[in-house]
Amino acid sequence: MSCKDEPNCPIRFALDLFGDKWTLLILRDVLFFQKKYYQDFLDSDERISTNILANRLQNLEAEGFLNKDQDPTNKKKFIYSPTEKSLDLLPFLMEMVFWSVKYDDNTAAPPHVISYMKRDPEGYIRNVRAQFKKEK
Amino acid sequence: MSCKDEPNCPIRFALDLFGDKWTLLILRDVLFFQKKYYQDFLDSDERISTNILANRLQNLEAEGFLNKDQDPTNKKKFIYSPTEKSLDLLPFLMEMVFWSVKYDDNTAAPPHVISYMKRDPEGYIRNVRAQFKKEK
DNA sequence: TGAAATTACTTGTTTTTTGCAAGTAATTTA
DNA sequence: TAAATTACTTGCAAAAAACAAGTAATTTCA
Repeated sequence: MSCKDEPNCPIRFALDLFGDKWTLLILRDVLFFQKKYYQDFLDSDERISTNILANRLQNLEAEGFLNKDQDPTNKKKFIYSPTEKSLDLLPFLMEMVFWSVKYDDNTAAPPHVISYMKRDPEGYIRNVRAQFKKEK
Repeated sequence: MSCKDEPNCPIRFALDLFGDKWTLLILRDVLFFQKKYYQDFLDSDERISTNILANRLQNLEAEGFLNKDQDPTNKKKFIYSPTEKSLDLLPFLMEMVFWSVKYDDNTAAPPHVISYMKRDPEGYIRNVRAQFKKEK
């Protein structure tokens, strides 16, 4: 067609990539809870359906949020790990957490983690990133 | 029922409130584009359906994100304005914007606004808040 | 070694949510 | 006072999600 690529509103751009019910929960599991395997994601409290999970993992890989590598110790398992693109979501996810902690009187977020995140956000991020460096 | 209120994961808590396709776009319109009227939201580029808009506005009011007041100059118009709860989403939304600007080569975000947000995030937020103070 | 279990999915089918097209009732404007 | 505006509601079709099974390739264990 014509070369008419309308510029994107940044909020909309982000929502198009992870603004559905499940995608951000998967990224949360990868970034905050070190989940790696298909079964790990299925076991999350939110009980995602297996077909939806398969679809979201495919999208996340296709959009460059996740790497998918064969587990060296088991030929039928795959390790999902975050790319730079999803690690860069950490500041955004942390602000989301701060907001929720403020407005949810029944939050599950451990206070010491929250105060660490607030006191030294860059240190917290460096720490998360370090975990994924090691595995490479 | 029983008193078993499971504590909430903060990411999930937030997603339950505004993790659908439309809610955050409405809040964006309120917070960044000063939209106030039903028709303003309908006119957004994303073309939300009128029934979905009505539903989301109701939810947002019910959950304490928006105030709904009659327009003093027109009995059939209502002014939607952000509460503290949605103004507090600004840091989170700004991080979302920063991420999108980094990963979208065709972003519509004006560079001078982005650099202002980055240089002086608190000043930017104070500025947005001031707009809504005046109207009270 | 071979049967059972595990793992990462796929394939239907039902249910829920969304999108679209109209319609309505209370103003307000001309 | 008739036409237009405004903020919705209603009904139906289409899309997406949830649920229940099934499958094929390992891997584990007796």
